[in-house]
Amino acid sequence: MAKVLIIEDDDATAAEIARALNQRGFEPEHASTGEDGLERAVTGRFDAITLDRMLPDMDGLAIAEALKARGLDTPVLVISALNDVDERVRGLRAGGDDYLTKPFALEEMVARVEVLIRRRQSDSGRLVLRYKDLELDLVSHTARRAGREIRLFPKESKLLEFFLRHPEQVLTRTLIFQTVWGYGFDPGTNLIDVHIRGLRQKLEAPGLPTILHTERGAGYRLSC
Amino acid sequence: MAKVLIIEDDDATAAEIARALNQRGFEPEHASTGEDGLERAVTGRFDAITLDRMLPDMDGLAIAEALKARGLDTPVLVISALNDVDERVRGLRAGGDDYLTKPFALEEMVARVEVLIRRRQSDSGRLVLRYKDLELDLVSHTARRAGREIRLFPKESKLLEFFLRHPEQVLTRTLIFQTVWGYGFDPGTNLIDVHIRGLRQKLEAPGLPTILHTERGAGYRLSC
DNA sequence: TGGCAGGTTGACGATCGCCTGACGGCGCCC
DNA sequence: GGGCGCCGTCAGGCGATCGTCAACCTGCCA
Repeated sequence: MAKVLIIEDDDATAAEIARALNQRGFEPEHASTGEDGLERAVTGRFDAITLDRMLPDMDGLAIAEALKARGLDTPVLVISALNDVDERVRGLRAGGDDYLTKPFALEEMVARVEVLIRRRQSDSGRLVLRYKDLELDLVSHTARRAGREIRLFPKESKLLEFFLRHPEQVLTRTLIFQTVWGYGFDPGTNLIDVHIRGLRQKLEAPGLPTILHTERGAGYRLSC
Repeated sequence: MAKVLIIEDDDATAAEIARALNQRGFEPEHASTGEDGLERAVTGRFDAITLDRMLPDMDGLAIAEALKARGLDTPVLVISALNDVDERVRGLRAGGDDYLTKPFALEEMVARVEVLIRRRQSDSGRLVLRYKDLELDLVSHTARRAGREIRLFPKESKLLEFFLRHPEQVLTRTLIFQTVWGYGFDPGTNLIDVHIRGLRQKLEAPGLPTILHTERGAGYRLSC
């Protein structure tokens, strides 16, 4: 059952949204202030968020930005009374995944939430990830590079999975820790370094270009 | 550079869309029939597709459905003159990832395409600051000026970040020290000067205007 | 035109972040 | 209960990055 967080200060509107989502089988939850919403979005593992643009305590877009900045990729549907093209563009650029203007039809809102969730699930439901000459089978923990089959440990597989889902992007240690290990970064350990090394030893081979790059002071990056 | 397929029978509309996408750095390609569009979408490795709902040879939604049925997960922006809620819901349920109604503002169209691509690459954690032709990615410590990519040291990145957050403003050494180094100004050192020099060497290039200015006796300023 | 204050430059040593190899612990399977 | 596979920790080493210094340049003022 997919969980949806509704960040909306008007209780009547929130109740309507919640009811519509409920009818289509979602599990809605309501936060009535921006602060509460942000807090819960970070801790609560939601599948999607509907976000009112105008909140009494903070700007909705600031919430969207804060979420993206923390590496959360929960999709956000921004709901707003502001209907200018400029406003809509701003909303989307700020990190919103979709933008709907008030007044809106509940059914369209639900359809858009469904799209956001569908897209993410289809993305994460894939069992084989690919990048250039590298591929990874998430079930068997087997990678393949330039035709050669490579057996990975579960942790290595999870780590490589994260890189393959964010190719050509610098991933910070903090982010890696949160995603692969599930807790915050402990600067007193070199856990990540060691596992990176493991991966490198298995993935790199003479004649092939380096694929796991160190970005000194920033993190690691999968590319080329 | 991200490739976008435009499936649209009206050449004038297609040209407008293509131009707008081009301006934002996308690589648009145009298919003027449904059949051609489907064919190219399957073979062409696009990052996103804009799809006209009404095509002479087939229904746009049939294309969206066909794509999803074949396991293609290229995101689709459905563009249509039909503005009913029911139509919009149908468009989204059929496999569209977003729905835009004609007439539409080009800028909003581009913003929505950007969202679709951003989401798929899910480069969610990216934080980018911009000023004129200069931009800085705070995560990867990478700057870009006039298209050229520039790798920065962490300290350089932090310093440039400060300037980008206060553009066209004179920043005193004291202020810079407090923000970038986190402690009070030590007049016995020329630390800042040295790092400014580093930044200048990387950011300035023959033919481009100077962007980091010395304000003698006052500090430094980012402008023009 | 010479002195001075402030800014720029290049060189160099210190420091920090990252890599590496080895080791001990834990859980699972035989 | 012993062996093995996988994981996390640690200490040593190395090179990239940073901070310091001294010499040099530049613009302003007398």
